Amino acid sequence: MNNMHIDTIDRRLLDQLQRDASLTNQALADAIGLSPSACLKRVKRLKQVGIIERQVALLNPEALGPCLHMVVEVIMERDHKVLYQRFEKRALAAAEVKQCYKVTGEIDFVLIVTVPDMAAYDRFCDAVLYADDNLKKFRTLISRKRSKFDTAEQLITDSV
Amino acid sequence: MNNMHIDTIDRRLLDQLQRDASLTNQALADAIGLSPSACLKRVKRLKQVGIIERQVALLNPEALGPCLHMVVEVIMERDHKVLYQRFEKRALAAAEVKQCYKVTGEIDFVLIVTVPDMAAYDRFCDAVLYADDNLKKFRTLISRKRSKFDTAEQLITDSV
DNA sequence: CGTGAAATATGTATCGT
DNA sequence: ACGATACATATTTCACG
Repeated sequence: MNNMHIDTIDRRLLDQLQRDASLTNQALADAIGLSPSACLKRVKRLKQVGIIERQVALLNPEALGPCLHMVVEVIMERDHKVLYQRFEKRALAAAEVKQCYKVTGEIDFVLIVTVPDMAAYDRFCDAVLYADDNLKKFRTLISRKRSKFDTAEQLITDSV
Repeated sequence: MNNMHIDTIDRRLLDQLQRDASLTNQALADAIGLSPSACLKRVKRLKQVGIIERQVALLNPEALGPCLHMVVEVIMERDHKVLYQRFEKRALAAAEVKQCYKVTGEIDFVLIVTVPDMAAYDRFCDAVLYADDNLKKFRTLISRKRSKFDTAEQLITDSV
């Protein structure tokens, strides 16, 4: 599913699509300077090989009601793989957890958690954090403002 | 740009679109149980009022080459608004910074940074972090694995 | 909100480079 | 191997009920 050529045209397509995927195939072809059929073939290929994972609508969180972002740092008690996996599984299953990073150093996991209010965060802590008896400590950094949220990956400008 | 009615049908549309925006309007209308024209009208309205911010393709970072995620915690020296803004501006302008949270407590900013390798991270530190003379300290948590990355917002199941 | 018809877009086959 | 053209199918979009 890997090992495929991505040329400059592919890069330009990907760059466009990860910024704005609402373009029609024709408009995209036009922007890149390709015929619609060639453009479509490339986009389909990029989807098929998994370089384009999916296409989503990004919503304005604040337009949907109150919304708090938390950065949660988690330290586990014992470094046992099974216990890590147990925690990770629970975290991943929680709808409030938007992102989960397994990190090196003193901290073991960093979670990005979204809740409507503090009461909901409290319930989340009970259900996910306090529920794990191998969790030693956690620290919550409350976001006053999420000033950047960019889903676009960096596309290397060119390669030989 | 706010203050509009979002009914159950809108919620179902949003829920669908933030999971998969590759559906045609017809397929979406079908899934929700609406006529294509009514469906299109709603989606257009949701875009216009800014609830749907944009539509993007999510790429598989690893299919595009090496990719490291870092969680960077930043502590500022002095709590001056102008100095905060100066740092924030530089951070937001950096392509490596994918997310920026201004948080409460000991830490002032949390950044989610993406780079292809350690050398690139080093350059990023020079260009953004060490470049700010009001930055007191920063700590880098290196992600061994990003095990969740979900862009979908929680849609309250129902409201009166 | 639904229907139906005109305007657009997509997807495939085929040819040319 | 890749892109262009053309044509058949499917979708979007709008006026109207």
